[in-house]
Amino acid sequence: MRIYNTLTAKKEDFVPVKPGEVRMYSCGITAYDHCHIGHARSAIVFDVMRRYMRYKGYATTYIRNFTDIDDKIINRAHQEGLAWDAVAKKYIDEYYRDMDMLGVGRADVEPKATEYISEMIAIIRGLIDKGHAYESAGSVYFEVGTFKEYGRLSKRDLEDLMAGARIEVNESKRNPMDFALWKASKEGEPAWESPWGPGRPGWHIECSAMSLKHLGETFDIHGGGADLIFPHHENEMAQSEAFTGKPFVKYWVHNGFITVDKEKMSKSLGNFFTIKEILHKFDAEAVRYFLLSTHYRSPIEFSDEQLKEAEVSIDRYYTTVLRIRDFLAQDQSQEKASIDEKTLDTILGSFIGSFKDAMDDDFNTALSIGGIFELIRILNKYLDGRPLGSRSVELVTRAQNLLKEAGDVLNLFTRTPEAWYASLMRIKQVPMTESDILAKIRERRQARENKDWAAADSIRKDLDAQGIILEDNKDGTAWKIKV
RNA sequence: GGCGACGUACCCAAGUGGCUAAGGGGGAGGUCUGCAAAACCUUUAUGCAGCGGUUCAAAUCCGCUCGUCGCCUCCA
Repeated sequence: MRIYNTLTAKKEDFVPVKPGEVRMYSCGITAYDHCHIGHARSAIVFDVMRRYMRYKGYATTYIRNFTDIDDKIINRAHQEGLAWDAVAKKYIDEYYRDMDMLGVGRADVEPKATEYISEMIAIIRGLIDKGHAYESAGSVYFEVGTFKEYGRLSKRDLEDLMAGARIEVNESKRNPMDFALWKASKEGEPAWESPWGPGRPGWHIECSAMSLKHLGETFDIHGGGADLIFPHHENEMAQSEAFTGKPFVKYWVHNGFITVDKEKMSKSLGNFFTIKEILHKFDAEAVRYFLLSTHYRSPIEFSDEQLKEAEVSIDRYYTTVLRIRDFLAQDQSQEKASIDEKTLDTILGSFIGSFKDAMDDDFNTALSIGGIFELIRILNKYLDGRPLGSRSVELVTRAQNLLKEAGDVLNLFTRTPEAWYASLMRIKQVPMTESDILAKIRERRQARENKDWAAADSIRKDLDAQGIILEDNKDGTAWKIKV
């Protein structure tokens, strides 16, 4: 298995610190606003990595934190007229609502910064003792000049950083690049007691404290969005390694951005879409599919057209699921071979190997999805040959199981076709109930039996205008939602 | 200014030295169908931004040029 490591800027063979175990940490959200689709990408990407590690048989421990105290939360609390912790709770609840919809599983531990104040203080104290940090006016700063590796992760030279520093002048820092481990609180701000007086933790220290507690001094994978490389992860690495004297993380993994009109989606540009807005227009599985249909490190251009294509693809999948089900429900007492048995048998034999090859190569979900649709095409072709009997049942059942195995890792295609169509019906706001539709189908069947094609076609056309598509087959007429 | 990434068909997108350049969408033609839809088949890149170079062999490695974007400030 190979993983691209930001630290070395190369794909490397994955060798866990402890054989058979994977310990991973990803930076979650700062709980001060609704999540946008970029947060969804990060969450989904790491969710799939975790699922795949489990699938590969690793004992996997996955930590994803919440930053529940921070300047932005305090500001938001003022705006909304709420207590800071009420703001954090509100947006953490919203986060879970969004992520549950998107099929993102819970991490094994989901620590909140404010629950680890004493651990953070212990690390800060240790950094002062080792000469890597200093107290100034009630705050404590990490002195980047004392850590010779500073800049290694983000490939930056400390001199260049200082030269181009756009950071506001802060008299209490020895060097403009020094960053806060502990911030003195102003009057009226939330504060915790510390050896340096009342204050609150700096942003970076929480991840060091929580990962150290739950994953130990050195762990396997640390991830987040590419915008966290600098300064967040650079600082995290500096303070953690300065404190423990050991390597902090073996593989740093970062996902690419979502763009709108080629520009990074971000709060400051205001070109972002919240998850809720998008789920109002598109099915959650389509959103997940869309995000996994491009490699996690590449940028993805967000657009309604792309989401629509994702819906069409998923619809193709569930249409095939229905075909499989209809096939298996047939009387199979006669044996009839399909023309393309050999092709199907061959791909059934290679499918899981190809799936693993794709995922082993830096979690290439786009390629693995390609493999799924290749199998779908060959299976459809096989079913077009109208096979019957035990041999064909065996082959089709195998295909069904393999598709499920791959889909479970991606957490895609796990619903029933009925659930898919019900969701589409809701999202497309189809103004008819299922019984309305079935009544129309009965009416049309009568017309067809009378060979009144004009009447039959008129009913079909009316339904189409409502977003319902009819498909006549041997056993009757099926309906589905137009995507 | 410093550092980095990307540029593959009409669109999205995989492929980072060697079988005929995955997969999806769209277009065209066909099979099936009362007609459709779905499904399937054929077709849509002798070529991977451009120009050089390395190599028996390059989309893939190197150099330059052009273009797009990101990080250097909170940011997934």
